[in-house]
Amino acid sequence: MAAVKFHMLDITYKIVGDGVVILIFGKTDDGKRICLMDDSFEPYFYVLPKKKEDIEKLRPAIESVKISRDDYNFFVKRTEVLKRKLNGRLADVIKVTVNNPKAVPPMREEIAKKPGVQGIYEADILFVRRYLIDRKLTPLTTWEVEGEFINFRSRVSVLKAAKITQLSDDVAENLRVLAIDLETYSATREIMPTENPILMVSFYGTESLNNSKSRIFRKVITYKKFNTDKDYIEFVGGEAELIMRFKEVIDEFKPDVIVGYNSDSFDMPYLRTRANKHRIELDIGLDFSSLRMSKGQAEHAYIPGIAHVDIYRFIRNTMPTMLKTDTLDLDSVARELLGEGKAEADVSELATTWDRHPEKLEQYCEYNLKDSELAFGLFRSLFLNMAEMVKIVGLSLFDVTRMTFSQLVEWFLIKQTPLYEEIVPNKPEHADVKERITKTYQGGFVVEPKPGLYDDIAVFDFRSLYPSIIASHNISPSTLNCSCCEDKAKKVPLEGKNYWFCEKKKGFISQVIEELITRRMRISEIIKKEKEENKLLRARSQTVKILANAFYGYLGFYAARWYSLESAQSVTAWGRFHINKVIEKAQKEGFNVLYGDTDSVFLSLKGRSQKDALKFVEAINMELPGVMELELEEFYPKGIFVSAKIGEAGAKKKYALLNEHGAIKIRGFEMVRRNWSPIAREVQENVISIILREGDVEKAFNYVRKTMKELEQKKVPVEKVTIFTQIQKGLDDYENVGPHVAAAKRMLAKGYPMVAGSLVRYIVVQGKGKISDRVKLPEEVQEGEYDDQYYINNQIIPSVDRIFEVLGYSKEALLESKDQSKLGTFFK
DNA sequence: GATTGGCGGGG
DNA sequence: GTGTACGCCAATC
Repeated sequence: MAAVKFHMLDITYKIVGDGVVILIFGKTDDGKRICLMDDSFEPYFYVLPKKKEDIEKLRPAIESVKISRDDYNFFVKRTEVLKRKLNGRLADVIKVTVNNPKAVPPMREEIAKKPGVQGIYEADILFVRRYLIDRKLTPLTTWEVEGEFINFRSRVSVLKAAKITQLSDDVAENLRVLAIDLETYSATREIMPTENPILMVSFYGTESLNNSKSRIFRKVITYKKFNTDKDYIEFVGGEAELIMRFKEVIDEFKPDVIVGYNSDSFDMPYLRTRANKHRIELDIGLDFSSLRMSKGQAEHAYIPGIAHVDIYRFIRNTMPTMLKTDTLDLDSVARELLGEGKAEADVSELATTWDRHPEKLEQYCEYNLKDSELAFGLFRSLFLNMAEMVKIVGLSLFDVTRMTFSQLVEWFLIKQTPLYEEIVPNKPEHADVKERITKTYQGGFVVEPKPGLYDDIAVFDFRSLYPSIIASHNISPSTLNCSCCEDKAKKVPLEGKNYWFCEKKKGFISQVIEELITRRMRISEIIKKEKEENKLLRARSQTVKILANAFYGYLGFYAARWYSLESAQSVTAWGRFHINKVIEKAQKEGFNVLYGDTDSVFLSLKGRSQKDALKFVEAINMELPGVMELELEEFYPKGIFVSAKIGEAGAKKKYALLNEHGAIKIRGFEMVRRNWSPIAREVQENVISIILREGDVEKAFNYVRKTMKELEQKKVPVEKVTIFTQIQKGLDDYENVGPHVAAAKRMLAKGYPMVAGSLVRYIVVQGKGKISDRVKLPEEVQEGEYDDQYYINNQIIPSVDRIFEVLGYSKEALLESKDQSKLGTFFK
């Protein structure tokens, strides 16, 4: 018998004969990669009978179900009767254990048809997740494993586990992490993996993540020869050889984690497409299986045995509100989190350089390597946060880094259910989702932004508002309007509704969130006591807080298993009650409340110091009950507020703030993106910058006026009015012919292949009729051949009109200003 | 006014 | 893989 300390990195399963084995890949405390094999876990689900008396009739009927499908024999191994809680009520349920995870969906259908069956539960809990939850095993942390090494096809030794126990909370220290990045041939902005080869691949990694002295591994593989003294550049014979070397490097480096930036939807699928083209198997999985692309709405690239982390996905899912940057491209994110951006190189010139000036390729190799280095850096700087999320939610690094907040909350709740003997509610039926999606309810309290340009703004955040409300008012689907407290319970301050929550028994959700809150309080206590900064505890505290904050949104999320409109309504009702108190106090203190939304308040300091603002927060916090806390987010020397929907109630936030370091934080202006013309993007960026950095509204106005005039005089180059859009499906599948579809049809007529993913470039030209009747391709237009009025009215004006509107210039003013003679009246 | 379709990241 | 992405916005119907 061997006994090892083990850290899990990935988990999967394999069908063996009529049964199933769990395969757990990871590494031992002394750095060896191994695989645990566990054949002692079986798939199961629950059947809820209509009547308790039906149970003994139902059991034999269920036990006799047998299904044969795709060479598999599916059968029921046994049934048991258990007591479980469903929506707060105790019920007798039948636990049905089957032989194969793939048996569950057909079994579910078959058994649901039987008379006496009320419902089937937990038949959609993925097998490996079920394993981790039931065995109380946490990925990445330290397990103790006893067993014997066996022969089993795998790149690493396989230990047949006789006993696995959770030993401690300590995360693996010595991870081998390898970041990768591709550069590909692309003469246009279009990305076409079937047409264009990979030109380079870079690697940046370490043999031990926590050891700063550990050797750094750097490599760029490419296949066009040029003179260089960079020893990390390796030349191969062509693309096929590049892919073969890619596989070898992975095999030799033996990474525990592979990192990329947007690698789920770019690098990995690109590699796979190119490998297919060369008939190369991308069998880098530790069980010798291939890179697997799973396709839902979002693609995931899964490598059995290795934790592939797409760091962009993690950031996008869990961090955008915490970041100052509004765009999540690698350069912006790395600048903010690592303090350095991408290397200098014009990637749109790579294809030309490759074809005509290979001697200049070295800078592209440096650029390529830098991208890997940044992805690696982001992984290193966020690993604590990811690991904490893994520890709380209890699923693999791969899963956790790809989940949205609603999914994280849901799986966190699912993990708690065995402790409370709760049954996991089913996902809503399609019809329920459709109905729920239409339901709206009153949200947070909003003080309409007072549009304008302001100096010295202090922003306060009420971050723990909703979690503390859920805990202290016992808000849960199961405690809503209980029969035991109807007369005595405190009523939710919500006009027209008579809601209350049980004051005798804790609800599942409120109890779970209360434990999260107290856990965070304990962590905060320790942090306060310790003199030195404890990064681990800070990450833990932050992660708990983020998760707790997501509970409210989850309760009102249409696809949630524990959806409860009434609960969500009650949370916001109590929230409005509390924020109103803060606003009243701020006004009493003499601050100018510029804007408030749900859990945040923007105060203008004019005439008062930052110290006064800090004192104000302190005073508020003294009076707040329990865990509730108001925090200072940041001071901003300058900011502009725009109401997105002028005159309407519930205006959405739209503002740009300049912080003390000169960085601009923009919220709500993100509409000007790819499918807008470059000229519109450029104008919006420059206008915001001139107004905030130079404080010169007139200059910004003149700049826009000048640009519109240039448009009218046809001086703007065609590429700046060319709109890029991607075709998402076959042209015949479009019901509506939008401008991009019209352009695509023109391209098709000219013999360009137009499939899902094809990029369309078009220019709107003058003429009559719908916009889609007036699109032309870049090759069809002369310089200056564009509809200046379209670009002025549909591109330039919408990108800046709100900004000018709040500064006293109406849309009409912008338009009229084209007439020189009237200009004088706008500047007094 | 309601519905449809594209966007993000990546070269 | 016992599978669930999301929220915003313009153009068209």
